[in-house]
Amino acid sequence: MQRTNFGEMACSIARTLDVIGEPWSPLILRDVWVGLTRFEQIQADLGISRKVLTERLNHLVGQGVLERRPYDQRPRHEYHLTQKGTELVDLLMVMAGWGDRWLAGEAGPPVLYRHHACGEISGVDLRCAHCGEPMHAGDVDLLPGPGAAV
Amino acid sequence: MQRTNFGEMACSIARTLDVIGEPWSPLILRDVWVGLTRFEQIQADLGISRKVLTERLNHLVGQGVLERRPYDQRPRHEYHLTQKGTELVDLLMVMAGWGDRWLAGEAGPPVLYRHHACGEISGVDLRCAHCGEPMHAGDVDLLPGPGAAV
DNA sequence: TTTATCGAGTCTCTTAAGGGAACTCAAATG
DNA sequence: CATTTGAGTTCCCTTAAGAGACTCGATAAA
Repeated sequence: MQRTNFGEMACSIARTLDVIGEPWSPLILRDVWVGLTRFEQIQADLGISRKVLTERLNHLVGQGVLERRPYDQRPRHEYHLTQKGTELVDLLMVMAGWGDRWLAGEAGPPVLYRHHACGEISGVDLRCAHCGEPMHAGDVDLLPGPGAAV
Repeated sequence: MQRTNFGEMACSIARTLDVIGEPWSPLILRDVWVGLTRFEQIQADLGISRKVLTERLNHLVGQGVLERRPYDQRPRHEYHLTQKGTELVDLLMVMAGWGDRWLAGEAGPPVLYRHHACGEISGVDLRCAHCGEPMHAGDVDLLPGPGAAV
């Protein structure tokens, strides 16, 4: 469990970790992304403690990453990705790609992604938003930005 | 703190989280990536407990993401990214991009990335490895792969 | 009207990990 | 021989995770 708050750091990675860095959270987002939107569904799929799931869902809603939508006439709701949350799925796709490459073993990837645009089974590649060329660790220089710590 | 092991799940996201899902780990990788390679440097930069840092570093070395390289004639070493670890930096860059977009506030991004190939300050975009078009949450269908659970 | 059902939490207790800070180790330096 | 140094290790306390029983409120069934 993490008791230190990263949100104060002048670092977007740390701030992002404050939103999604708790280990269950990415898996909760994955479940919502694939259509498991109700508390019991997520709880059953992940085998997570009900108390912890409640806490994580409250946190993700509080961060604006998930939203509650009522269904049924009883006080019941489902959880859905907001725009903010949908953009976090990029992270899940990169995790999946790295996991497929380094951790899948002989069995191969558990999930395949078919890209709508080309109809092919494919994975994500990180490209420069400006020129479209590959953009990985060794392709960039880091510079202080306007939001850097002083 | 996490007591459940995700490595058993037939899911590359869960397996990746078993490697890097503990909240301090991405920040440790970030520090090593930017050149803070020694125990004391990382400890001072992150303000992390020495015990926890030791545990995390051992875990990351055990997972083949970091490696120890001796320096000095004393029994001292630095931590460096392996190829496996270098490819994990993709994750940090996507986290940074999302954090810049949603969490930087008026101050703006704390760190800028200058892409070597085009010389511009830019960010990463997720593109299909096959056709090069954008590939985000809404652009893919998920299918069971060879490594899917039965 | 009363009872039962249901999904989504809440509560209690136990166990495990995080965090602080002092301490230890081993190899060099003075 | 004593000191310094960087990298852990140990101890103790606090906090959170996890298990599972329980509660709640609104509907459905009897």
